[in-house]
Amino acid sequence: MQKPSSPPTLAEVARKARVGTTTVSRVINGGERVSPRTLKRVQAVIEQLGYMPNQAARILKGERAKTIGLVIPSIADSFFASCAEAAQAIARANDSLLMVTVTGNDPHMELENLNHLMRHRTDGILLSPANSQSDTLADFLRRMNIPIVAFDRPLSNSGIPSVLADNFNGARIATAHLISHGYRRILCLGGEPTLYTLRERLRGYHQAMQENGLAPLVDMSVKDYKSAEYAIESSLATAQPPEAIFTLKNSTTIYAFETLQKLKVPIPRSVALLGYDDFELAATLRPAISVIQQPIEDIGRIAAEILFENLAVHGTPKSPAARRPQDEIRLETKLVLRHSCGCR
Amino acid sequence: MQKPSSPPTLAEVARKARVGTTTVSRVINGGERVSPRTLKRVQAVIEQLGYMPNQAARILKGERAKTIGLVIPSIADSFFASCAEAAQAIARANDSLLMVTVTGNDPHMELENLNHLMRHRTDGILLSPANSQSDTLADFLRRMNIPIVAFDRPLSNSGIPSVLADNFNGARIATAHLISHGYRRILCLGGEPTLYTLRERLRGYHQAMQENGLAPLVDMSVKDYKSAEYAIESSLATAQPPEAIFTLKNSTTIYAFETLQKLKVPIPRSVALLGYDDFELAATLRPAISVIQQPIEDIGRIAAEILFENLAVHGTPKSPAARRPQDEIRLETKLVLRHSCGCR
DNA sequence: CTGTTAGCGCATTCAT
DNA sequence: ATGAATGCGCTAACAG
Repeated sequence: MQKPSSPPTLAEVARKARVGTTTVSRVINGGERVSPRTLKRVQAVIEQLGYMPNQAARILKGERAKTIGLVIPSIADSFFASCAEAAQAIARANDSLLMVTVTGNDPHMELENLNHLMRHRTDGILLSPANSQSDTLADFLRRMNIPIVAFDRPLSNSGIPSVLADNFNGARIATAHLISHGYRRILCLGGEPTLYTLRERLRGYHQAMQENGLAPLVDMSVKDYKSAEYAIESSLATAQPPEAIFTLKNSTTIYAFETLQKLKVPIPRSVALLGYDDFELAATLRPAISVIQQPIEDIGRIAAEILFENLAVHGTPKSPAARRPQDEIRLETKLVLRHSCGCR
Repeated sequence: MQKPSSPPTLAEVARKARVGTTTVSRVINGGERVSPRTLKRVQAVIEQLGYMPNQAARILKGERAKTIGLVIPSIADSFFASCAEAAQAIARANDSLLMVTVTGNDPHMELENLNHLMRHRTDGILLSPANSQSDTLADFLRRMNIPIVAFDRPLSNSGIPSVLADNFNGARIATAHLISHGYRRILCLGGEPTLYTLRERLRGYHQAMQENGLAPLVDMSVKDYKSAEYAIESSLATAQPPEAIFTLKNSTTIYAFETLQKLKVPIPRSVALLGYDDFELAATLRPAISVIQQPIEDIGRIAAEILFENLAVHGTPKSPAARRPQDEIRLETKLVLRHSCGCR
């Protein structure tokens, strides 16, 4: 034997089966135009040798790579983990592998990751952009010339389709609900005001407050537990302490809950709490936390589905032009009423 | 222009820079043996054309694919998500992409995933086997002839190195701790007894009970909240109800907590609770849940590090033989005492 | 320092 | 129904 360490090639199969390489190629691609006899024989050799087509060679021949890239801030974050799981399922259904890269919301890393994916000639990319306004990114993506779908966060002026939750409306509804409880001083708590989702939610909060003639009360300085605790303590110490807190994201909600629990401030009697984004134990905590719930799996799934749709037309000789009903799909969020907001 | 849609090739760069392909190749591979003048010129053209080497062609030439595969039961599971994040970081540090596939603990899917990864000529694989005893899997992996590292769960009789938490000892310590509180009837609650980790933990529980001359009390029928509730209610209704519950995994711990909370059984006064595996809000629940904590990120990180070490020697002409200090790395777990076990 | 050339494994004309 | 030959993009001999 020559190279026992490297996988068998199509040519080896052909030789061993005493046929031409073309025939073997036909066999592994559906077995059309091959006589039943040779078909069986070739398949036997394939089985025996444990032959597996070399995808790299296929790519070089101009076929699809059968991989898609997923570019996200973090895998450990449960939101993106769920998106990734959904995307993986769709990729799998389309006979493709999912390549996952993480950016940590760093535009530089993001570019590097995209570059890396392009070198591997990925068929398409699912992206949650670190910066929704970046023209650099938009330009770069345009140059890539492959189907891309943004999710959770859009990419402005890019022509790239996006799948989003309706952050604005979710936050508006949430705030309106708190107002309907009679609270007037509602503190909006969050961090990372550069992120699209957070800005949208903040906008929704402002909208609801304004609609009801209430003065907004915002603190976007929350980065970790410490800063949350500080923000809440400061706020509580004012002459006009908040009657309710609306937290803009998962971790902030938890920090707020922990702080109030530590300060022995009864929820919702002294201060009500409502958070954007649900989390596993929200219903188990006492009181159970009311939240805005987003269709997380849907976001990942739909984004991946759109990507593969675009992939299909991408390969078509003359793309059927107007196959893009919507450039921005906005998924509805749901207000989940538990007890922390004051509901019974 | 010919094909404005396909990425520029090395040859195009060469033509435009008026040099041979070899020179361009040298430039993109470090720029050795190229005069500063031509180097600059070629780099300029590369920049201008936005040239990116085609990894598929490199693979075909016999180079490393610069991808590693991660085969796990689920991405949404926080344990595996953290492992994935750690593995991604190491892959990235080694200039490689991470391909993630999920098995749902289904051996069939697992095989398919591995096959798929092999077609793409992945350099190596990180695997959390669905079945630690599977000879089919072990044989298959041997045939693949690429570096593989198992993590969280080993693969018996496979010669494949593994990175594990010390499940047995963790569970033993945990049980011993409950015993030290004076509890004698300790219910061990769990599910999926086919999984290596769960079996090991169960073994640790038995060991501790036996060491102390106590009769084991086990229910491995927990699959979801309903079954957990049923198991606990039944157990509580006996003549000799348990004084403490030791749960074998995350979700079971939460189900148990919820059930006890719903039944208004005071923890730990009536029944103490201690769970294997920590979770985000364990310290926030009231009472705070005592748990066994495993070094999750370490498991993923070390597994990936070992994989790349093996990758390095794999490419070496004559592998330095004995570069494998341990075939099984067992990481220590930690008992985190909060209040649910009876500690103050 | 630089260019020519020969494959890597496969799908694909184009013959037969 | 089958096969021989060509080329995808790149690296590595091997000249010069």
